[in-house]
Amino acid sequence: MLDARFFQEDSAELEKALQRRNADPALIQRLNELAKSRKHLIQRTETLKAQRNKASQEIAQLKAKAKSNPSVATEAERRISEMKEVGDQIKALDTELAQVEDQLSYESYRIPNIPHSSVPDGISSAANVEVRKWGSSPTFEFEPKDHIALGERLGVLDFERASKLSGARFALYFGAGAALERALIQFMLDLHTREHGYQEVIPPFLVNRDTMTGTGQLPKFEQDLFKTGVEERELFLVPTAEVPLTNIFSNEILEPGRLPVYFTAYSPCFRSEAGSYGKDTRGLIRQHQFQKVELVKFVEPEKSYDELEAMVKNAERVLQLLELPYRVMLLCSGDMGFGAAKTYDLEVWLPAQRAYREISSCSNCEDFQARRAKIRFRQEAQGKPRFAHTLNGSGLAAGRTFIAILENFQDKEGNIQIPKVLHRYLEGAPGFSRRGAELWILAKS
RNA sequence: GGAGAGGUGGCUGAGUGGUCGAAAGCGCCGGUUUUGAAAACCGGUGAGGGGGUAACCCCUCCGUGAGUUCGAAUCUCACCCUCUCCGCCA
Repeated sequence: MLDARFFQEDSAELEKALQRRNADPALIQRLNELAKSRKHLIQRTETLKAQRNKASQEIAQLKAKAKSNPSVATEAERRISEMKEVGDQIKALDTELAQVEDQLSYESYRIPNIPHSSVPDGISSAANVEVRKWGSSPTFEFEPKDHIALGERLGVLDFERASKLSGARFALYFGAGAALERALIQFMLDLHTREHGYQEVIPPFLVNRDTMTGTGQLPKFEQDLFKTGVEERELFLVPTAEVPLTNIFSNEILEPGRLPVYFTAYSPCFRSEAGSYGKDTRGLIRQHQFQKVELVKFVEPEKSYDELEAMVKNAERVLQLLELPYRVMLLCSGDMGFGAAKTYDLEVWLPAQRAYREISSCSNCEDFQARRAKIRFRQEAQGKPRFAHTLNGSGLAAGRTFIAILENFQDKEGNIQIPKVLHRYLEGAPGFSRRGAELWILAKS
């Protein structure tokens, strides 16, 4: 959510910003009118309320005196009937005001965040800018297989049986596959907690409507979420651990010295994404459920862009230690997520696709989420509360990391070599074989 | 799942229709005193919104939402949450 002042005053700036985000600039006109109407109604209703409060006190005094003086009692009755009129007016105005505020919040909750000045203009991923590249894509003396062929041959992935259980876009991991995914998660959590200063959290994976609204998934993207249960108890499955983590401090004012706070959490992520059918229909790339390790930061506004750079480095470190080639992309204004002011994507090299594919997305949301979720802090003990800046990033998506390992480290027979940093997690596990200093998942010959 | 109790300011806790944004205590901040600290004493100490150049003024908020009333922390209804006991379970 944006500051209400934005669409009350300098709407030209906002209109420009919204065009950069592919949003409808006509919204601004409407918001402007609603904001004016709100202000007007507040002024009228508050004048009447002040009048009523004053009269209530006077009536109380009159009632106290009325016992000894009957004429005062008549006066009190007269004032009460007078105030009845005022009360009706207040009620009518308050009803109107509530409607205007409902509309105002309905509309303003649907406006995306404004891009930071360093974000390039553009309407699609074509306008994203490559910032840097790490590692070199491996050369193969054979045609590299994709992770589906590799995974099924090794017996570690099964999409057909998964669809029997849950339908399309779900996966079963077996044996060494399940162990590898789990090892990746543990490796990532260990790295972030031991070397990057994040505190590990296990959050709820089901959250309420307020929580989803706080981070920006609602009200606009309800169709992308899975929802549980019947109407009386509405809960949503988290599409990312960003949601519960960021909302940890909702409706709180953090004491001076508390910031920065770094959290990391593993969670399964559940995404309905009704609009995405037709893309990546096969394999692990796009699933209704996937595993991810998330990074979230709460920081002072002045530091949030430095913190974003640091967070990207934290995510990159995972890929570097796994020896997976990747590049860092700065997203253009039209390709960013709803709440982001600036986003870097990490894209890992997938040999079978001969393409870089997103494996992490790190964003500075500035005060967009903080404003919605009311996440504030005090700089000094006596200071005014300020909105914190929130950041989130994948560190990393485990499923896609799994794909990258299969595809990048395959040999001609479809065996998979395991990166060194994972050996300590997988040494001796069923399905893994030693070859000298190397560790492999071997295809049955 | 069954039965009961309760949600008030940073914390403890009073308040059951009328100057109650809320007693008291603790905590915190400032001051007096002190060589310094503690103690003691004095004063201050929530958030959001509206108006004003400003000093400052006004409105709202006692779990959330609706209702009754001239007037609600206080009465009514619904919901959420917490605690205790029983049952069940990892």
